[in-house]
Amino acid sequence: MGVQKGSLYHHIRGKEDLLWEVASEGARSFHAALDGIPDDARPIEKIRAAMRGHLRVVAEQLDVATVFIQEWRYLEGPRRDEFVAERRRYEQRIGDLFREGRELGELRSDLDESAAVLLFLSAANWAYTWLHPDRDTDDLADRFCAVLVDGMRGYATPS
Amino acid sequence: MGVQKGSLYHHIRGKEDLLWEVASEGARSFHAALDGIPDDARPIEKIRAAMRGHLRVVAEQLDVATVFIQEWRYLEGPRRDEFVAERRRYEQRIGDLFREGRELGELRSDLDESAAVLLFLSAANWAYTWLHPDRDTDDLADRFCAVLVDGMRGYATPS
DNA sequence: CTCCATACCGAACGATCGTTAGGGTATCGA
DNA sequence: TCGATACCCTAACGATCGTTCGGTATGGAG
Repeated sequence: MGVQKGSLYHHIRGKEDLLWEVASEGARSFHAALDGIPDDARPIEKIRAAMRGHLRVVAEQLDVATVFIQEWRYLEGPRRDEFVAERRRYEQRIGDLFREGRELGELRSDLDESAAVLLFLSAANWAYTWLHPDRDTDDLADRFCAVLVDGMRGYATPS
Repeated sequence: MGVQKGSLYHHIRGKEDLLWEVASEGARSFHAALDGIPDDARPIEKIRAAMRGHLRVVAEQLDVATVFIQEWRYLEGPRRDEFVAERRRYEQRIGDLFREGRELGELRSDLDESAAVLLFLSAANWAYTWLHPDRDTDDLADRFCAVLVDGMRGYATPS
């Protein structure tokens, strides 16, 4: 922005405040993406929308997303605790989609839910390292979900 | 190791050399994990073994794995190029397992291979951020693969 | 015992970084 | 018109970091 470093201190109190604000904005963006999912959609559709939303935030706000996903570890004190809680809440909301999917019978009743959620979040979170901003992230999200939902095994499994 | 920082310079030429050596050791470890997969195993078994091997390296050599997965980005010059090639070769070897699985009919012929590989690598690479060293990584790998292979959709899909 | 290589220490240098202090200028309401 | 406020600059400080250099202990080879 063409501003000298010293000038920043009329707007912030210190470096930590910057990290905190960016991390908070990240939390807002990712939660907002989940808020945009229609309540009456079917579970698998919700999961797909969640992946779309997550990847879209990563692509459109790469710096903010990087802080939310990675750099938040350098937060300290009560703000770190608050962030961790907010982040856990996000993961919880993702997990809720899977639970709902199982309860409504769209997902297998014997699904390893925690493994599935971890898989979902891994794909979503790792994306910040390779996602190209001008890529079609919606399509990518759909392809991820297609593999996750339908699996990889051949229709005719040879014993 | 109780050694002063200046003393290091009798063993290395600079900070970059350290990064390079750790990154190289990471490459060796991850490739070695793939080398340990029996050639005559069935594709899905190979994929499972690959996930086991990857997670095991992450758990047992967390620092080395972190460099291989994340910090290699700070390499510069021809060594960076060499590392990127080695890393791409690793991803290629993972991809080969999936291609083999499709060709031998164990995986769906219409599988979105690149999405599947990316999903596999995302789960494997993101693990370094949360994996607890004393966890049973083999079991975790199996559960990941179970979801990936069999999918999440309920057996009876309600239209 | 001498000699030499190996390994480590302690102190210092230069660069960078986060921060503070002091001063300058434009804007706006009283 | 005046004063306050917002905004930005330059300069400097202290801390940290990567690196260099001279000195010192150890230990085996001749």
